[in-house]
Amino acid sequence: MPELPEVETVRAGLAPFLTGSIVRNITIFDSRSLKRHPGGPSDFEATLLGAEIEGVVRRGKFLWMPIRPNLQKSGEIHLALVGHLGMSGQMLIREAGAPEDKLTRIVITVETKAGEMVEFRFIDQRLFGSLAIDELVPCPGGQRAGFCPEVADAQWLNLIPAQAAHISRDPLDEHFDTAAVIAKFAKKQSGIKRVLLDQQTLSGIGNIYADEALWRTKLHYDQPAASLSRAKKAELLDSVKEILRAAVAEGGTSFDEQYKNVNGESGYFAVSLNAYGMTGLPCKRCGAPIKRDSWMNRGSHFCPKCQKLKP
DNA sequence: CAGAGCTCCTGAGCGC
DNA sequence: TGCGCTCAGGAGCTCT
Repeated sequence: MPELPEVETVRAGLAPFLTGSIVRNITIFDSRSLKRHPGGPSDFEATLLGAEIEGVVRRGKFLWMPIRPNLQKSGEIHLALVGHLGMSGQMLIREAGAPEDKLTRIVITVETKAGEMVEFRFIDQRLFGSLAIDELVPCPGGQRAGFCPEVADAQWLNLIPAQAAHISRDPLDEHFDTAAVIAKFAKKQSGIKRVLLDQQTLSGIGNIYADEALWRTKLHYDQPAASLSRAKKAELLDSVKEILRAAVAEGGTSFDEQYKNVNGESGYFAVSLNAYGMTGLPCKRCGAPIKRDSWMNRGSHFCPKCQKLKP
């Protein structure tokens, strides 16, 4: 799926259209994309229709949009439209009535703050992604729950959807606690790649950026996290931050047709990859051919010479 | 309770 | 042209 840089590219693309917009129409082509919405399609429509979207927030790979429903009941809890792209999700902004996109599962037509009618389209081949409406709950610490630079001050900035509340802060979060994550690494006997992919340890990293960060830090994917020196753990987190920042700046990685920004365009980070998808090509550091191991039902790309498993 | 493995699901691309 | 196989960037659940 889209990982942090791709989701952030989507978030930044959605925000200007959706912030302050009003939901005018909802079309559900495939209700399986609402599997994480407990009330089902009819409840989803009833809650969202006429609601104001207050902002677009991201933590890790989760996106949410706090909403003010049309029919606000007194004392009602604050709700948000929560989205996850899974492995193949896209969120596009199209002019109302634009030609349909393949595999569109849900279309939410909104009237923007500027009075323009646009369609927010949720597209998903494999149906691992989803949209849902969920309750917002207080974020521990009373700090901003996620990234939303467009909104300076709002009560919901410190709230997080219940279904995303277990997700740790991501490495680009202003409140990301590097020392705490290093301490978590020290307690993990699992291979470091598995730990990097665990969204409860730190969030936002998927298969591509895990492979890239491990290549940069010269670590084997199966090296137990706890076996790394403190300095190596810190170096790895530095690599992760640098790679994620660089990828955000490039608009994310488009490895195939699955990831697109809100205009349906590809990102440019793919040209910067050193390990992922480079199987058989020479390592840019030492020249040895990059290897791909089958690992956890997916691929792990690494340089067998630079990234050796240490005893 | 930490850790390993499985599973949900569909479509694109490739080789024969 | 068509069939069958392989592949895919996630995350939650279940069992040990």
